[in-house]
Formats: sequence, C-alpha cells, structure tokens
Amino acid sequence: MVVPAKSLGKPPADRPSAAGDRLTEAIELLFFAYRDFISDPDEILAEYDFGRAHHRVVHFVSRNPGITVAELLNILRITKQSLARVLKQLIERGFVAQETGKQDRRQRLLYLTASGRELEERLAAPQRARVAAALEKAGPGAEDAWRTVLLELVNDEDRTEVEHRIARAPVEQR
Amino acid sequence: MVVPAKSLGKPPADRPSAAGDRLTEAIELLFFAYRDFISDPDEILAEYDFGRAHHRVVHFVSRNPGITVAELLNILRITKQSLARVLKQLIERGFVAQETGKQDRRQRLLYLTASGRELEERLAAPQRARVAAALEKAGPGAEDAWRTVLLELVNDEDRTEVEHRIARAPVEQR
DNA sequence: AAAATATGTCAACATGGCTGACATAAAATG
DNA sequence: CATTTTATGTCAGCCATGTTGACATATTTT
Repeated sequence: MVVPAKSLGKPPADRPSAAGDRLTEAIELLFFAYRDFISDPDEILAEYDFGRAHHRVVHFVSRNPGITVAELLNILRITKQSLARVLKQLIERGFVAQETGKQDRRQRLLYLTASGRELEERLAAPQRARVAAALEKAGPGAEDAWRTVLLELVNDEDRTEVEHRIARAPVEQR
Repeated sequence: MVVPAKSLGKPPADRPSAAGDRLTEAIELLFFAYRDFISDPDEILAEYDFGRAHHRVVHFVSRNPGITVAELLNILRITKQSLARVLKQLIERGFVAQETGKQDRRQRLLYLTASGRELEERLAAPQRARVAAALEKAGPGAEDAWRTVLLELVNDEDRTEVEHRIARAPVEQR
C-alpha cells in the first residue's frame, strides 16, 4: 500500500484523490454504475444496427407520446442535426411515426409504432431488472433517497421540469 | 414483472412508459442526473482542448497513482487504441508521466504531474460541489443509500473490484 | 529456446456529437 | 395583408472517440 513515494512532488494523498475521500468515491461510483447500466441494451441495439442515440430517442418518445421535435431536443441537449440523423432512421425503418400537430400544424408529433414499442420494451427490460435488483438489495427507503439525490444532481434550472417529467400523465397539452 | 399484453393500439399508459412507473422513472432520473453531472467539466476541458476521454484518464490516474495501462483499460472498458490516443496527448503535453515498472519492466506506470494534479482538481471541483449539495439536500442517510444502490447497479462480476477501488489505499501491489 | 504478456503503433472505419447555411410551411404580429 | 417569427428539415463538412485487425518490441514466464 502506500504508493512508491513517486515522482514529481508530493505523494498523492493530500486531498483531491487517493484514498479516503467520500465525495470522490461517490463520484467514481456514479461512473461505474452508469458504465454498466448503459451497457445492458447495447447487444440488443446491435441486432437492429442501432446505437445508444437511437435508444434515447425511443425511450423518450415512449415516455412522451406525441412529443415534439423541439421538446425532444431540449431533453437530449443535442443539436437538431444530430437528432435528425437517428430520428430519420427510426422513422424510415418504422419504429417511430410522425403526425402533424392539430393545433399547430408546423409541429411533428412523435409516436412509437408497434415495432417501436416492442423495441422499447426489449431495451428497457434489462435496465429495469438491474435497477429493481439494486433497489431491493438496498432495502426499503433506499429508493426515495436514491431518487432525491439524483433529482438534486440535476441543474437547478432544469429540476422543476425534470420533476414534472418523471411523474406525469403522457405529455402535457398539445 | 409481467409485461402486459403489449399494445399495438392502446394509448400508451398501460405499463412500459407514460406515467406511474417507478422503475422507469428511476431510470430516467439517472439519465438526467448523469447528463447534468458530466456537463460540469466540459468548459474547463475545452480550455485545454481536451474532451471527456481525457477527463476519465486524468481522474483514474489521479485516483490510482502508478496504475498500469492494462488496469486503466479494464476500468474504462475501451480498446487500447482508443486509450492510446488520449493518453499520448496527456503525456506529450505534460499532464501524465510514465515510469517503467520496477518489478515488471514491461509495465508503464502512470502518474499525474503537477499540472495533471492541477487539472484534476479543477475538473473535480464542480462535480464534488454538485454531489455534496445533492447529498446534503437529501439529508443524512441518503449517502449510504445512494452508494449502496450505485454499487448494486454494477455488474455482479465487477462489484468486488469496484468496491475495493472506491475505498482503498492508492493502488495495490506493484 | 520458445511462448506468453504488456505495451505501442499504423491504418481504416463507424457513431454521434458539432457548426454553418439555407429552405419550407405555418403561425403570429403589426 | 405583409412581414416576421417559429418549427422543422436538410446539405455539407468537421471532430472526438469508439471500433477491428495487423504487426512490432521488450520483457517475463515456461
């Protein structure tokens, strides 16, 4: 233990890293958890020749049937050109359908098709199982704490919106 | 648990998505939290013309002074060619230093230089602040729950290793 | 001496971000 | 009603970072 006394300057253990830093450990845990969490659907996506970008779109369209392109962009925080690439493929191959908005005919409301819903369920299944197992192992009460911390990690400006998004009827108005 | 009769017709609200699904909500929260969490260091990285890949390397070298290339690859789960690209830049520009292993002279042990430590601290600061604030808001006990759930999200095969990694003296033997 | 291991490197390719420019249709506005 | 703004789409090209496959070198292990 005790790293070799090492090169240039202080042996690292003063503060920002090395051992015993609860905060850094929490940050690192988030990396590992997320790394494995997002690895689940990759094999399924590969069957379809899709990537993680497609997964995100399928997920959020599933969660927000009738979502507009603008809303989706706001969630994903990517450019419309980036979104267009994957969205086009999802539409061409029949996983996502568009409908012209009724109030505002400029909008393209997005929905999953039957195939899209099937894909979504396949992708979600392993992630749901993983989270369910983790929450169960962590015991009762862990879920609330877990959710609270995650929500608090979100940018202040976005927290209200996220809060609404994660528990609500299908979409909003339209 | 029981994937409901699927759909094809019904307005989505039966299970996989829409409202009222605690598990799906938790998954989505993880997306939003991670989205904002990793956005913090981006501006700092841009100053150096570095990307997130560089951040990851700096972080794990900081946390594991003297780590070998093979260990780093195992953590990051990328190919050595991918790692080589960013590692080379970090070394050339003086943020990471290499040393030949003393027991095994084939190994290249990695360390942060003084500049590397400085960069690491700059990058870590906003993330530490964000996590600290979130844990505080969530109240006492939240941290343990949070850590437990994250650890349980990790692949079974990797959990022991991650456990050792997040709380331990610098590296192992070498 | 031979095989295995740790690392590095070259080349080519894919995904999914990005910027900038421009086009169209529909809605909103004065 | 003419003009402007908004929602969306699209073309072209660039960049970061992931991938595979092949091969080279030094060192350790067998």
